[in-house]
This record gives sequence, structure tokens and C-alpha cells, in this order.
Amino acid sequence: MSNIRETLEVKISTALSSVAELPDSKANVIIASRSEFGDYQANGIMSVAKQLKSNPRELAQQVVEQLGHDPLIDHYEVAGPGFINIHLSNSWLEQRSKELQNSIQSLIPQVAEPQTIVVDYSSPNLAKEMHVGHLRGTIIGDSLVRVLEALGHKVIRQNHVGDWGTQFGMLIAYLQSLSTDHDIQSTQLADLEVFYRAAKARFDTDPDFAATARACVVKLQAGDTQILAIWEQFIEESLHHCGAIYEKLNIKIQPSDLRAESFYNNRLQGIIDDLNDKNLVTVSDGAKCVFLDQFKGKDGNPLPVIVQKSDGGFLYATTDLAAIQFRGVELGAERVLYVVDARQSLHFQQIFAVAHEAGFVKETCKLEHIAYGTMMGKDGRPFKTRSGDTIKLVDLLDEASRRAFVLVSDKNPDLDNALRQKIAETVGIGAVKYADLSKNRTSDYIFDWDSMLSFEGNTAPYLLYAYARIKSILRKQEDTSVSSSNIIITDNAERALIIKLLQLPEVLQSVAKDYLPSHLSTYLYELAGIFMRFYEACPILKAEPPIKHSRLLLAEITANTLKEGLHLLGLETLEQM
RNA sequence: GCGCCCGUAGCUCAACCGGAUAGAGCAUCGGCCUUCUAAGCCGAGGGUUGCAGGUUCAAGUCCUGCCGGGCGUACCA
Repeated sequence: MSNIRETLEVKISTALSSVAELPDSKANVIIASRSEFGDYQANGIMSVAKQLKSNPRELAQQVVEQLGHDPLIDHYEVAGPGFINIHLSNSWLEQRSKELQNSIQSLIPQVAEPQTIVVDYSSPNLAKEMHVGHLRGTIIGDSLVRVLEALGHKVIRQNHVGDWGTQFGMLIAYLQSLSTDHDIQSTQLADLEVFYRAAKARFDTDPDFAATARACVVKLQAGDTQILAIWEQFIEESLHHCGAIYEKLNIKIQPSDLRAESFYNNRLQGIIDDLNDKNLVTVSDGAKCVFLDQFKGKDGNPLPVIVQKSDGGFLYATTDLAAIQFRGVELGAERVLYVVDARQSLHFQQIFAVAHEAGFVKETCKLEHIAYGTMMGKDGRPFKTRSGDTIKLVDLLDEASRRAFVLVSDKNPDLDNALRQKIAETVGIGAVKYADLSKNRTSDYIFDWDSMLSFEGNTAPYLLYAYARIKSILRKQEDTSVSSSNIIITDNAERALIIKLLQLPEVLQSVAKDYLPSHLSTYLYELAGIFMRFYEACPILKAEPPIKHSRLLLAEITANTLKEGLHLLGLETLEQM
């Protein structure tokens, strides 16, 4: 029994179905909306009463009688127009929470049927350095992966980096034009953003260079060994940049998770052939297209999914189709999640539809676009530098650590420099990640240094502080007999804390169901708040045993839960701040 | 034009898929440190949930129509 809400839902639904003589009646149990309504409430009685044309309060009363005694429940209450308010039993809470003393693993529910889930996230374009546009997908994707894995799914990460296409011709030609010396080339690539801009400028102003660049693309696609070698060098350098970012961000994606666009090159023609065989291809204006009825363009004209350009070139839709097939067939995906910017939603609707139409994956394989909004500056416009350039991710992360260092030094100047630096890094990076994860991913998100690095409100610093504070208390306890003691509820603050702790499973299931890490961050923020209230109301070290021991256990379980929750979001904790 | 997303306190965001009096934080104002980290806690003010209808015992949530915003919409990704 790991999920209280679900347990109650089953119990009360069964009783309701039996009393109402309507199978599959739903009790619709949720956490009580106000504390005076108990711990949980059942909302489903009224709609069933409506169907039965009976009095909802009387029906609720009958359901309560049918439920009888239960160790989990202290008492039920019929309230309002026909709610059942549910009050959990203190002794059950005490017993259940004691089971968490050695490990909180039982708060992480395991799925009954583990699935193979492919998650496509981060996926930067290697032509440029990672910029702020890659931040959300990388962070959100990483957290979802952690949660899905924790629940027992087999998760396969796929970093679908862009390593192919016309701009690489330009970059290769530019690199070649500078020097053929390998070391000098490496130096030139140290700042990819600058390099890209210089190449682009030359491309736009120098016709001869532009011609060379186009020739490079052709040679690259034809497999010219010399050009390929330069391309590989470029990719290697660019991946090195990405790796540095992932390390700073503490992202779990590995080099082995890389499956670059070029990986699919030799499968693209096969995709076209397959579509052809299934009579899905129409040639329109020289381009090979798939037209599906559900997609209409301007003036109601059919909207194509172009899979091969009129010049014979393939597009990202073709690559994505090849990737879907690979994931479904060779990786055995039962679900494929694309953690990608919301602006690409039409693209994904189209290729998902084409993939299913063409039978590239089984009918049962679920393809889902986990869309997220655009990152905005404080002015509500897309987040850019003052001069209008995109902001490099590495610069943003360095600034986060720098700002955090100033704050940490201000709050705790006595700590030695190296320790402050370490704290600043964890706080700074944590702040950037948490600010994003704590908001609903679907809406646009306003990036604001001051609010994310604030130590007040729903922020990483607040949560990390709460954790460090608990650890500080635990370090001060010398009594070793704690583990054998019981948890005893003597105050409402203790009770509220226990209930909150036991609600972690419900939250994790909700994160996995809706792909919303923000549900977890909200939970952690509330947990920290409830702990702080407990901390204010209930002295721990100054209490006498066995209450002292009980409170120490609660503090320890809370710390472990915060740590685990933050870990699932991708945040590291600090023992000291 | 059509499609998708969005509109909640001055600002940033919630609201567990239709439930009881719409909640937090910031900012503003007022309390609490000889007491486990005050990076904290407690309290106050602040709302016609863009507008108008509809469905329902019950609507921020579902349906319709407006208004306002963002994004997308045939050979970029």
C-alpha cells in the first residue's frame, strides 16, 4: 500500500458501487481542499446520487456504513451537499511512517507493467554552441527520464543531435580556409558561436567562398574522405562543448545516448521507398509529399508532409520518420517521448500520423510530443543579450554560479573559499534548473535571475537551505538509540508532516502521467514549508525521549525525501550552506 | 484565412482533469531571534479567473461566440 489516495479511491468506489448497485461508480477521492474537511475527501457521491435520483447525503451515509472499520481511517464524515470527509488514523500514520526510517524506497511506487520508453531530449544542433534555447528541453527531459526510471520503466535516452545539413558545408569550408593545421583548427573552434558567425558572414559576402561551401556539402554527402575527416573533427569538438554543458548541468545523458541525425542517412531512401510501396507518396511541384486528410493548409488546401525535396534532398521530416522506425523496431519502444519546443507541434502531429499510417511502428506504440514553451527575458520578449544575440548556455551557467557565489559569500563569509565555491555552483545551477522545473512546462517561461536566486519562495535556495538545516540538526544528535524508537504524534505539525511525506507516491505518479516535473517541485516546496512549521512548533533536540527520538526520525525521513525528490528533478543537495 | 497554445492578485505562478470560502511566492504593511542555521516563521491588505452566453446539484476547469496575445502554416531544423 503505497498510495493513500488510490487505496481510498478503491475502497470507497467499491462501497459506493455496492450501495448504489451501479458497477464502476467512482468515489473521486482527492486530498481535502481545506484542512477542516479532513485529510482526503470523496467527491463522487453526488453525481451517483443524481443518476439514482436519490438524496446525496443519505447515499453518502450509506456508503460510510458500508465501509465499516478500517485501520487506516479514524473516522468519516458526511458533509456539505454529499461529500465524505476522510480523517486518517493517527496510529496508522505513526506505524506507516516508522517503516520509512531506514529507507524511503517504499514511497517510490513501482509500475505494474514496466515499459520501454524512448525519450528524445536535449538534441542540440552541433553547428553552433548550445544556447539558452536548449536549456528547457535538456532540464525537463532529464527530470522526466529520472522519474520514469525510478518508477521502474526501461528508459532509453536519445540525444538526436543535428550533425548534418547545409550549414556544415559552410563550416567545413571556413575551417579549411583558415588552416590545415589540426591544432590551429582546434583553437579556432574553441568558441563555436564566434566561429559560426564568422563563417556565416563570409558566406553571405564572399561568392567564391559560398560556392566552395556548397561544393563541400556535395562532397560531404558523397563521402569524400578528406571532407569527412574535417567534419568528424568538427563534430567531435562540438560534442566536447556539449559534454561540458551536461557536466555543469548534471544531466544524465551520456555519449552512448547519442544518436545523431547522420546515423539515419543510409535509411532515408528506405523510408521513401516504404512510403511509395504503401501508395502514400504524391509528387507535388517536384517534391515527394505525403498528404493526409486531417491536415489542411491555407484556404483549405491539403497540407503536405514533404519527405524529399525537388532536388532529391531529404528533410528533417524524413530523418524523424527514420528515427521513429528505428526506435519502434530496433529499440523496441512502447512509447516514444519527444521533449521538444511547442513550436514544432504541427511537425510532430504530422510525422506521428505518417508513421502510424505507414506502419513504421506498431499501432500500440505511443508517440508523444512533450511540448514546452519559449524562454523569455524579463521584458517578456525572447531571451537574448542586449545586442540581440542568443545567449550561450555556458555563459548563462557561469553567471549563475557567479551570482550565487556573491550571495553565499554575503550570507556566510566565514566559510572557506573553496567550500563557498562548491556551494555556489550547486546553488546557482540548481536555481537555474529549479526555476524552470517549478513552472508548468507548457507555458512560456520568464527567466529572471533575481527571483530564481532568491532565498524566499519556491526556489532552489529555499529547498537546499531547508535540507541543510535538517542535516545540521541531525549532526548534533548524539543519541544512537533513535532507530529503535517509534514515531509519536503529539502535535498537529507532526501529523501534517507525516501525511505530506506519505503523499510522495501520488505526486510521482502524477509527474509521470502528465509529464510535469512542476508537480514534484510544488510538492517539495510544500514539504519544506510544512517541515519549517514543524521545526518552529516542535523543539527537536530539546525534547525528551521518546518524543525527541520521534522528531529526529521525522527530520531524517524528511531530509531523505527532500534529497530524493530533488535528485529526481536533477538537483544536488548540500550538507551545509 | 486556417490550426495549435494561452488570458487567474500590481508581478511570477498554483489550483491533483467538474467540487465546499480560487491558493502560494515576490512586492507593500505589521509581529517573532539570551532558544536546534532569521537563507526562517506568523499575520494583514490585495480577485466579477479577458467578455458574453450555455450545460450542470456544482464551472477558473466542459461547450459556443466574441476580444486580446503568442506560435505555426510546401521544399530550414
